[in-house]
Amino acid sequence: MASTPSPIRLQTRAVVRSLLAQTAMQLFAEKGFDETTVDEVAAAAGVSRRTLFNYFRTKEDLALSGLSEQGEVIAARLAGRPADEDVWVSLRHAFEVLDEIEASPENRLEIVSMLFDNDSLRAGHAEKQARWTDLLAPLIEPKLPASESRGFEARAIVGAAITCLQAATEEWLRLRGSMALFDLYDTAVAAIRTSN
Amino acid sequence: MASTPSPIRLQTRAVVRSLLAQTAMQLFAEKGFDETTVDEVAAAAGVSRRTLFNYFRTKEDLALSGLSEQGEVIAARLAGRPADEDVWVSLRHAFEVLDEIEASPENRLEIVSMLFDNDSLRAGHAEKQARWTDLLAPLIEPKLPASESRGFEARAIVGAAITCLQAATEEWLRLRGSMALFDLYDTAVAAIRTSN
DNA sequence: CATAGTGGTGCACTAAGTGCAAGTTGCTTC
DNA sequence: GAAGCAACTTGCACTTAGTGCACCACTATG
Repeated sequence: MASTPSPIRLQTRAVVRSLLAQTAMQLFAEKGFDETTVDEVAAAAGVSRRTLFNYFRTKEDLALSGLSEQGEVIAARLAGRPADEDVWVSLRHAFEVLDEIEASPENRLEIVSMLFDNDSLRAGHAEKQARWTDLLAPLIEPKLPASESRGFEARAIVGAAITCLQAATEEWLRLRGSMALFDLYDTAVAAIRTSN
Repeated sequence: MASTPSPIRLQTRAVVRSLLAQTAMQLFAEKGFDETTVDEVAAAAGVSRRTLFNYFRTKEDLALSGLSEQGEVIAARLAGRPADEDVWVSLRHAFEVLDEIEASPENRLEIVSMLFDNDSLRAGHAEKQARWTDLLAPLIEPKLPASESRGFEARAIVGAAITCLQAATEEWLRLRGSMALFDLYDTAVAAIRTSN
């Protein structure tokens, strides 16, 4: 059954998946998300509509699948930070991998615009980023002082940090990329953590 | 044209809208969101499917329309807080109206469960709450020290506060309501605002 | 060469959402 | 009170997302 999906199978599957996502993003960037049908994506990728839905649960996933992987990369980076480092500093360093893995910075603005243009897409984007909390909170929880509610506190902190990242992204988009994303992020964090 | 939609028209429209949302929530609570079709809601409300879509843009809106109104109530309360009050204190007081307007606390758990059960519904819920930022940030901006980025800082703070509320709601749900929502909220705010 | 398992595909179907072209209702104005 | 106007309602046809199912093609293994 689902015992050993075979390592080679998994790999080809991952490659196809990535190819499909790439094709989709291409079309979304050209024509816009709403104006692109799933059939068009399937046709452009040379695959049947049905097969496409074998790789992605929804059309939205085609545009947002990258976010889950980004979350894992951030988590990996976070796990490598020194144990006694301040949680906010650790999170900031972990987030910075985004600058490294983000494909071609030139069309980054275009992609982010697309993501924020559509209501349900923006919601899905925020939700996927919020899901990063599930990956990151367990990693910073041990850094917090012992307490019965430490797990919850960890989730609150990670959630707030992600919110700062989102606010920064929104502002970065509004300024059309004229300010560095992480400068905005720092401003946001300072704003919420400084009294008055 | 859209000059004077007539006050009486607006009022009946609001009543019908509220009635439809109520009917929908009833069915959603009984059978679940995904298992309820828009046609069923329309039929139960004694109205045509097409008319229902005249009142609500999407099925999701049927479940989430209340959130926009809640945002306005919170904004109204926030506007009434003293000008020199600490922003976090003001926000906390403003959020507290949720305890007042929330219909029947007994099925509140049921409703929140329903909202968090469905992926896109949860995303839509979070997004709608995030939109509260647009209403609340302008009200707290004047309370912040002058700065070129004051508007952005206000958005970050409000966003973080909303995130705390969401984290608290999530935890409240996990504990099946055994702890007061606002005690959890306070814990979350303390966690993000206290060094280490 | 037979066979079993796996992935791709076509087909038919449900359900959300939209555009349009009616019909209905109720209010204004003469 | 009648004519007319504007907004509300509705049915219908259509597009698109998403799913269940059955069948086909390929491949690895005995």
